Amino acid sequence: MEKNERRAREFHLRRKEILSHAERIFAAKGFYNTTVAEIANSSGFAVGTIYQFFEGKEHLYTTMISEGLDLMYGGIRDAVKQEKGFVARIEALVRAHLSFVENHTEFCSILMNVKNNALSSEGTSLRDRMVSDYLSNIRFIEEVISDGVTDGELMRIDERASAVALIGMIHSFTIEWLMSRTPEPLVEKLGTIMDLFLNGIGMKLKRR
Amino acid sequence: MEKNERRAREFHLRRKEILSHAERIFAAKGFYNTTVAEIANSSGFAVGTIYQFFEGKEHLYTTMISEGLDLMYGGIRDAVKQEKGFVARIEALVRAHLSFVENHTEFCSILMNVKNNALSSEGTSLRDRMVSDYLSNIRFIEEVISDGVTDGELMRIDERASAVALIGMIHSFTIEWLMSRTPEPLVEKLGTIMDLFLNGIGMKLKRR
Amino acid sequence: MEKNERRAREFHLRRKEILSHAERIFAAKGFYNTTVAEIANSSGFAVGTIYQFFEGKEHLYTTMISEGLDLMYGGIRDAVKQEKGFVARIEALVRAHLSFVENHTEFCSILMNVKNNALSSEGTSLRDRMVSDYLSNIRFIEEVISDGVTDGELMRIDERASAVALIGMIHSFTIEWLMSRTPEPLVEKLGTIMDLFLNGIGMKLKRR
Amino acid sequence: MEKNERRAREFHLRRKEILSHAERIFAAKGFYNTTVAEIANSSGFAVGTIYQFFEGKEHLYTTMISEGLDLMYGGIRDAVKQEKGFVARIEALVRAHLSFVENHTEFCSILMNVKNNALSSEGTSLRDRMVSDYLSNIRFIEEVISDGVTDGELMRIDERASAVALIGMIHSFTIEWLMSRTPEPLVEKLGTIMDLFLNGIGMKLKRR
DNA sequence: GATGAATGAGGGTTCATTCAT
DNA sequence: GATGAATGAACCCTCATTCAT
Repeated sequence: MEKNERRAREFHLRRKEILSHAERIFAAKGFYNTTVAEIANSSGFAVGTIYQFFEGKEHLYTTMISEGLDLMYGGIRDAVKQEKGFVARIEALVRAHLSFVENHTEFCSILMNVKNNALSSEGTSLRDRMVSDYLSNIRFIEEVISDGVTDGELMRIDERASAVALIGMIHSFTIEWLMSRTPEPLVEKLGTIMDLFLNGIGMKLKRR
Repeated sequence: MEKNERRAREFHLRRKEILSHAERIFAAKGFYNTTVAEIANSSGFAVGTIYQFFEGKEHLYTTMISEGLDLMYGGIRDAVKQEKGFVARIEALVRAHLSFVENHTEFCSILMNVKNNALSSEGTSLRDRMVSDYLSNIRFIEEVISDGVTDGELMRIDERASAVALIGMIHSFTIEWLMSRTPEPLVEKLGTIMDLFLNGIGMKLKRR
Repeated sequence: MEKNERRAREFHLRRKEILSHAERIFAAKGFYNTTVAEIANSSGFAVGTIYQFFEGKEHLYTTMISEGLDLMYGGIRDAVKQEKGFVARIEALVRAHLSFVENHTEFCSILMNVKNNALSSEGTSLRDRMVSDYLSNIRFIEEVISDGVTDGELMRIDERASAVALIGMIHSFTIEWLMSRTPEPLVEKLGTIMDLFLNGIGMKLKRR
Repeated sequence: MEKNERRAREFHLRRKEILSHAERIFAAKGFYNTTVAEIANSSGFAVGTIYQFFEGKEHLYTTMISEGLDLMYGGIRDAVKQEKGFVARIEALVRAHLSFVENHTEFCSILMNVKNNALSSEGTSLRDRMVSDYLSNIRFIEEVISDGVTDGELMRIDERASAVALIGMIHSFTIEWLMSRTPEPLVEKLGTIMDLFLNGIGMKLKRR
């Protein structure tokens, strides 16, 4: 029936509306300083309405982060899949990450602050989810690097450490950008990041 | 008078005691899930007593972070000062940072989660302090790098970006280490970090 | 017109359906722990539909109790009317009461818990109704007893007290039976109740 | 130390104060129509203070009932213990019960309404407690009766049924009295109850 | 007439802070 | 100076009721 379909569409629209407003407020004030009433108000619904879409404040928060993470990591993986060759793939990965940050600054502001937050009462589910996403992202990068080694484009290296370093650099540039609120796009740092990742600052260090 | 001196010493001792217990609990449960009563209990004082050492819960938290940051950045700078030569100085910097993490895991757990947290109602002072500390740390690293250029040990490079990258790598390895709870010391990553910072993963990228 | 008649019949059917489901849930969970949504759900109607049959939750509850009371007291009076002679009439009264309890355990479970419940905000109508029903039942029993005296079957006694005592015994056996959930019918207590009511435990007490 | 003792005494005083105010309000408006704020207000404390004495609204209620039951049943048993002879003991029991009602009308108003109320979320503890108290009271009366049989003061009878009947009569007179708010003391019904319990209304019923 | 999503007042509970002892 | 009981503002969540479809 058509009616149900429209219902479902409207439901989804409202849900998104709430999530988006929640994202803005959570980003500005943090989880604990944001009240459900505020979110309701800002999104033009009554308090009770929020509870028809989400089981509670924490669930709303968790859902927002969860869906954001799916979008982010999904986008990164898709971008990498479409490329061949080690450098191109890494570049795609970094570019996708930076683009996501640019297009979801509020979400990423939140992300930068939650890492380990001991939120959840029942089964630290969000924390676990985030840690596991973080780790699988590292592993994903490791694989990209390993493929590069297998394909002969790269010498044998410590894949894990390299992945960790790359993630760290991306995060660091992200934070720098979020904090400075520069008008110039974050993606312009792509070349710099690639260069530093591939070559470092360009100086040989005597092995100990 | 001697009495006053002993008073002052005792005062300091108690203060430290409280701070240290607060640190442990804040690290375990986060700012908002920690109650003043808990801290009082854990440190063996009455709730009211806490308020004779700190103006309030937030002040206690802020103080704890503040003094930790002083210790951390101070240590790093001291370590760097005692070295000559670019590589040695960078190495000292990274080593000091990693050592601090190892010896203050709880404090660093907190640090990883606070970055931007919109704590303070009045004056966002902590956030400002942390941002400014973060920035001055970046600038400090920039200077070390600049010195390296000046001294001819290094080609002209984007000092800011390099500093940001180095910080990012250090943070990333720190998070990795805090999360995995490996028994092996974090400092063992020093070589890896130095290598990646100086040379990257070891592959030339054609400049675009 | 026939249509209207069918309408009315259907209306009544739905109404009864709702009342019956409500009775079950109210009995199980009490007035305040039962939600209108639950009743709607259980009876297969939408929440809004409930409000076309009853003015509100309290009205639904009140109606249910009211109609149950009518049924109960009506049945008792009818049963008494059909008998002649004091003992036969009292026996009919007790039997009718016990039978009603057996056939309406859920309703009676509720009844046992409401006696004085300060439900209604405006007008304590239900409470008043129940008290008045209770009192008129007592008066009814008084009359049966008075008739017994008039007819010479009984010595002059305190009719009121006797009626109160009889009601108390019936209630007490009812509660006992509801609580123990014995398979044997409550009506089997009829003989015991009659015996105790007429003769007590069978021991003379010197009048003081 | 003396200080602690005074503390404890004051604690107990306040606790009793709250319980007593709560009792009055609960009796007047029922559990669900009474707010914690009201109780706090009425007893002259802040809301939060209530929570230093009781874990929550339900706990406050439960505690009040529990302690009242202890007082009631304890008093009844003590009264019975001090008597010898079947009739004297039953009389003591009934008198104690009626006196308690007179001196605790508010508490007993509540009692009359709670019997089976499906209050408790976690483990129907209050209901269980009350049922078990009720049953052990019945068993206690059974024993008093059995003793009467053993001592040859009474013929062999259905002790359980007799106990149930006595309780029922007591309750019924209690309700009657509570409802009518007669100025004359409930204890005056003692003779009537004893008479009805021992001899019934004074008419032989042919055994079927 | 039937529906069920939206509403928002209301209540239980927590906890940072104060202040009399 | 130390204590910890008292305070009460603030917040999350529920659910009876309404009304547009």
